[in-house]
Amino acid sequence: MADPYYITTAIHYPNGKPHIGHAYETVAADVIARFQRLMGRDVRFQTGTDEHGLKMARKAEEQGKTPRALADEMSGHFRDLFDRLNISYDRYIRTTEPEHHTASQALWRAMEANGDLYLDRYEGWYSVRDEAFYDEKELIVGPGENGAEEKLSPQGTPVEWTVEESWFFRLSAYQDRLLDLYNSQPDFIQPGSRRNEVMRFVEGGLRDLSVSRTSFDWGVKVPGAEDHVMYVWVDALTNYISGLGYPEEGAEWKYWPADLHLIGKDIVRFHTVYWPAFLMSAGVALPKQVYGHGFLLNRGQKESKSLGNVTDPMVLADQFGVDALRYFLMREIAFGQDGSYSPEAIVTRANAELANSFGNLAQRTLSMIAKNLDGDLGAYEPSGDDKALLTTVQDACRDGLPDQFEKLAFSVGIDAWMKAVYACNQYVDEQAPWALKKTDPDRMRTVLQTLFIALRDLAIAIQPVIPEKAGHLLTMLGIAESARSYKELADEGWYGALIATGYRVPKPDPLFPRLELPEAEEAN
RNA sequence: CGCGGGAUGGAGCAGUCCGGUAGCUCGUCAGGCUCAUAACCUGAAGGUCGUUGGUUCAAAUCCAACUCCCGCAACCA
Repeated sequence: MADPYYITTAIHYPNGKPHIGHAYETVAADVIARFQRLMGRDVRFQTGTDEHGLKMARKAEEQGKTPRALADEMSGHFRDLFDRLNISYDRYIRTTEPEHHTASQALWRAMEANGDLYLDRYEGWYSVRDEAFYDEKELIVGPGENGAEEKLSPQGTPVEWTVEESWFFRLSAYQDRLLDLYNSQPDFIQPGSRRNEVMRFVEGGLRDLSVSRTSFDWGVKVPGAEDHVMYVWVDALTNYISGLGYPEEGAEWKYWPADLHLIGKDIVRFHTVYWPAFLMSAGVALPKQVYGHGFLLNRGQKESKSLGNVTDPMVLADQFGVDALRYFLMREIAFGQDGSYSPEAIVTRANAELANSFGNLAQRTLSMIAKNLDGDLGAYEPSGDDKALLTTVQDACRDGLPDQFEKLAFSVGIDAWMKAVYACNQYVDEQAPWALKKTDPDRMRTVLQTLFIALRDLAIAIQPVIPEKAGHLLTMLGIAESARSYKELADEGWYGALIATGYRVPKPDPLFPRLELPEAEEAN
């Protein structure tokens, strides 16, 4: 049986519609999931929505809805987006599912049984916006919302003195074990800059964590203390195992521990401090890696409603096409770092690389085959130049791209692939099959065959990033859906088998039509 | 002393961990080709890698100090 591979995104908080950042993270996770499937792994890919918490309850109240109705509506927007973006999730989890509540309570009981939960009173300055308590000494004084001087959180949000009964998790007891974890598994937190941040935080000492609330009831009830609901992060993090059927160790439990939690850089602490501590306490194995990716900036600025520069990813997909958008996101930005995007950047990148270089390579090759060979390829007897090109292409497709994707260095991997595309266009020019047509038709045939073979490898390799277009090209090339995995790249016999079937290459249609900048963007 | 990210040819970036002819895309200029999606290929111009000092035979890369820019209320990956 294939080796299991479990990848998750963060579950998204649906108190607003999805934005470009949600699309970015989920596309990246999908590329990884598709990549691992092509590598032969038995992949489980989970995403979903995190629907509890005070902010959801408040938002629903504002809109005169029940939290449940708001959650249903918003979660639907996320799901629609992911379906539109061709996200190949195996499980779309919602924390409002009864099974998730059961799982969260089971994890809670396991932590309680281990002696890590205790009831106490919490008194302190609480910021509703931050959903966090602060020490007196952390507070700053500044102009509040009505302009008067008042106590504010370090983030400048209003605070109120709150006394609340709360359950606490004995996080302080886990400091040494967490540091041991980071030291013994240097890859647990990636990239390295995030790891340093977390280690410094943990080395500074950990305080017990307040893990329940009594001030509202939109959440998972604490077992045995029904007037408490769990702190949203306790329940949210549990999604990664509740989606596999925890606490039952059924058929899907083979996927745990997760190979990768892909998350944004802002929530690294929750995933690398709290989550492993909860799991240690409950006696559940730890995930293998947490990767905190960077943020997408709109022309270098963070997107925000107040700046009015929020982009609906659905609109981008409609304007530029899903595959062009996916390609841009993975190609333009060094994964792990922040990156910038704009309509011009998407159009430029997609036109230069997908339309002009790759798409046009396929178009010129296949139309010459259709026109000059009547689509009939014939047996292949390559010369030195041909073999050299194929070696270049194979190196990129078998090693260059996969090696980098394995390290989540998507832009570097795509760059290696792109170099092979350039090599093919260069080869076309040098060989000039249109001239050979008159002088040496046999040689022309060999050149076109070589390009055909190269196209097949290029299309297989790039599938994770542009699944729809790569699939369409492979279909034009006559490659069966069952013969598109990465291991097929090493199969030397496929070409002979294909021509034995008498396959004829059809007259092609352009894979990536050139994109135009939408009118609205040209105006500014 | 709050935290973090960044400063590399006109623009956007990689390279910095593990020092050794400064690389990519776009843009500009010149040439080639005409199969192909006004696409493709070749060549050229253009950078003292933020500043200063240090280590070294050698620094974009290591060390120290400094300057400037950007995030860190809310929505929010």
